This record gives sequence, structure tokens and C-alpha cells, in this order.
Amino acid sequence: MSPQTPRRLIAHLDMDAFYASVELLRYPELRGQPVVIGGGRDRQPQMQADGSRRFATLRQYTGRGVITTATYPARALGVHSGMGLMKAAALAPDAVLLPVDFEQYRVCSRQFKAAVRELAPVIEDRGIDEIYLDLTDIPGAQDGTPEDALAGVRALAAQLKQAVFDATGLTCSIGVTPNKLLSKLSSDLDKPDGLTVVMPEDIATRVWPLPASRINGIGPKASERLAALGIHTIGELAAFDVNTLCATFGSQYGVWLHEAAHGRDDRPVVTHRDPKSISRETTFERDLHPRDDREALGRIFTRLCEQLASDLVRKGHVGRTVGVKLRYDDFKIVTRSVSMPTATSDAAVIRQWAGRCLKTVPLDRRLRLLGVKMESLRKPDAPPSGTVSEAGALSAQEPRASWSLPLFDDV
DNA sequence: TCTGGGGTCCTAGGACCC
DNA sequence: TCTGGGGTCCTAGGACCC
Repeated sequence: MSPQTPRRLIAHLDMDAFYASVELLRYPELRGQPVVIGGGRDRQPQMQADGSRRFATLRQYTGRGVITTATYPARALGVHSGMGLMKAAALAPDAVLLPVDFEQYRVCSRQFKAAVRELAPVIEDRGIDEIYLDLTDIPGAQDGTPEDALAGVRALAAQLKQAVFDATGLTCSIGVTPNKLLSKLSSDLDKPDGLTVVMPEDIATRVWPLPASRINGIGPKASERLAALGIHTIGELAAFDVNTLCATFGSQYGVWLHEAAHGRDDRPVVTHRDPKSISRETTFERDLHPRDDREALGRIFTRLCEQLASDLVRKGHVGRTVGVKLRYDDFKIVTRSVSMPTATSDAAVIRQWAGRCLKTVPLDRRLRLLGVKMESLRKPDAPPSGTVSEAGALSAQEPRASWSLPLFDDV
């Protein structure tokens, strides 16, 4: 790298087993035990006569929930996030099962982000438990000899970890590298409570031996197709002919795979993003038939639209494209969407247009999930995007009277 | 033992306009 | 009569992430 090229210094900070760790703050007696978080509302720990708490275990669970997070002792038993709770119960029947408490996690999330912001103000939010930081302009982190600079970087990262712990009592893992891709990968190398610095000269030894699937953006499908090409590690991907990658994966993804494997990524740390869509969906306790369970489905549909509308209002958005999502009992998903003449956040209008979408979907088998989504979001007072004329304003109301919903209507 | 809920981005075909 | 490209919007599906 030439001296005039400004080398960026990017960190990825990832909270360790975040939801589970927040629960352990509240129930310290569970520390060291296998604990999983997931499922519904109704498994609050019960206080016993002797003042101790009684916790539900996975053994008693019945239902369709999945694990949101598991403590490290639970992970050692083979359970992990995304796994169905029934399956997890077979592997770890005595693990403690706690319900999710998003309110509390959001409180802790705000606390750790505020603590980090005091030291490093350029933050990109990546959800409730992780952030990217641009440390390039933090004084002291890149001064002096390469050895001094490295020491400075490590000291700053250690300071960030301490600030997070002081604010929340929780540990996190940090990766510091020249870009987001490498930092994301590096924060995972020494979990939990890790601090990993990877510079370009370390890529061959630290990154190339890892499985290709460790790259953020290479999921199960891409991994499988890479394996079919004989590519298993990031190093093998880096050495592979980029033209063959493009022929297999398309030019955009092919080039990206090649660049990623070489540790190259120039995406900036983005401190603010406007939401693109807002949605609500629910999986039923049992599969429902559009005909036999018409009334139940109608009520659920109406409630989803009302929840979506109130989310829009609360977040200060209106939207112009309404969509529905159905998952059948065979797990096949269909979606339908339609753009309205004007943007809205009105539950009744959303329900009418979403109902219109529903009428174009096959309703001949049981449903597992129903969802409603709004896209093309904007602020209510902003001028409408696109070319829709003012005359369209009336049309958003029009389906109210003229559309009937024979299958889902609960009246 | 069947797999939650909230998002983002990409692809691809057709409509429609210039 | 049979032919262009380019650009944008719309819709459906899918991969991926937290």
C-alpha cells in the first residue's frame, strides 16, 4: 500500500451470546449452566416457597419455537440459534428455557452503544447486538512505528471492551482490520471476550485456512455450490479462477467472492439508513385452512394489518407498496404485492389492499404463516416519489367499498 | 424433531416510455 | 412491416443476515 493511500481502521464489535448474557445478569444462579432463550411468553421462572426460582427446562417444551440464543455451555451440547426447540430438547432436555424479553435486550443494547459512542462516534448499527466502528480518525491509534500503531489499536479496542463491560456488565468480542468484511470475520476468531487485530499481511495465515462459509455473505447455498467446485476454504476461493466464479455465480457475485477471499472490501461505515420496509408476520400454533379456519384467519389478518399500521405511525412512515406473505404447510412461500396510488399508514386501507393481494394467491391447502409488509416508505409530509398524480389520492380509498374478501373476511 | 420474526439486497421478466 | 436500444417501474422469488 502506498504511503498516500489512507489505510482505514475498522472495528466490528459483537456482544457475546447477547440475549443469554442479559438473562444471566438477571438470574446469576444460571451462570455456567446450559440455558437457551426462545419460544413464547409463558415460561417465566416461578418463585418458590424457599425464595429460589424454578426454571422451565427444554424437556417440557411443546410447540414451534426456535432457539434465539444459547449460552456457551448449551452450545457445547450441540444446540444453536435457529434450531427448533423440540429438536434442542432431544439433545439437551435439562437445559433451562427462558422466554425472550426484547424490551430488556433493547435497554442493554442502547447502553453498550452509548458507551462505545463516547470513545468512537462513527458507528454503524447492525442490529441489536453488533456494530461497526470507523476508528481511522481516532487519535493515537495509528501513530509511530508499525509496532506502536498496533499497540495503539489494541489499547483502543481494549478500552472499548472495558467501556462496554462497565456500562452493561457484559463482554463482547472485537475484530479490528482495514475493512468491514475482515473485521466481521475477525471478531469471531477469539469469542467470547475476544480481541483480534488482522492486518493485510496476516490474511494468508489467519483468514485463508478458514471455511469459505465464514465470509459474511456466503450462506448454505453458496457454500454447497463452492464445495461442488472443490472449494472449501477461503484460501481455495482466493486461488480459484475469477472467470469460472463469474460463469458459475454471475459476474457480480463472482467478482465479489474473489475480492472477499482476498480480504478486499471498501464499503464505508454507514451511520444512518432509512428503512426500506416494515412488516409483521406470524406462525400459527397449528396450520390453518383457508376454508375451515376462515374466521380465525380473518381475525389474524386484520390484527397483522393493525400492528403494521401502528408500527408505521410510531416510526413516522407511510408506504405505497403493500404485500402479503403466506407459508403453506409444505413450507412453500408465496408473496404478492401491489403499489397503491398514494402512500398510507391507515390500517383499514392496508387491509383492503393486502386483501386484494390475498385474492390472487392459491388457497387450497393449509397455511402455516401469514404476513403483511409495507415497502416504498417515506415520511408522511414528503412529496410523493414517482409520477403519481394528485388525482390518485382518492383511489387509495376506493377499494374500501368495492372489494369484498370472501375467503378471509371475518364479518 | 420439522424449521421464528424482522430485515436487506439481487435477479429477472414484462410494461411502458423515449 | 418489422426493427433498435436505454431507462425506470412493478412484481415474484430467493439468498442471506441478525
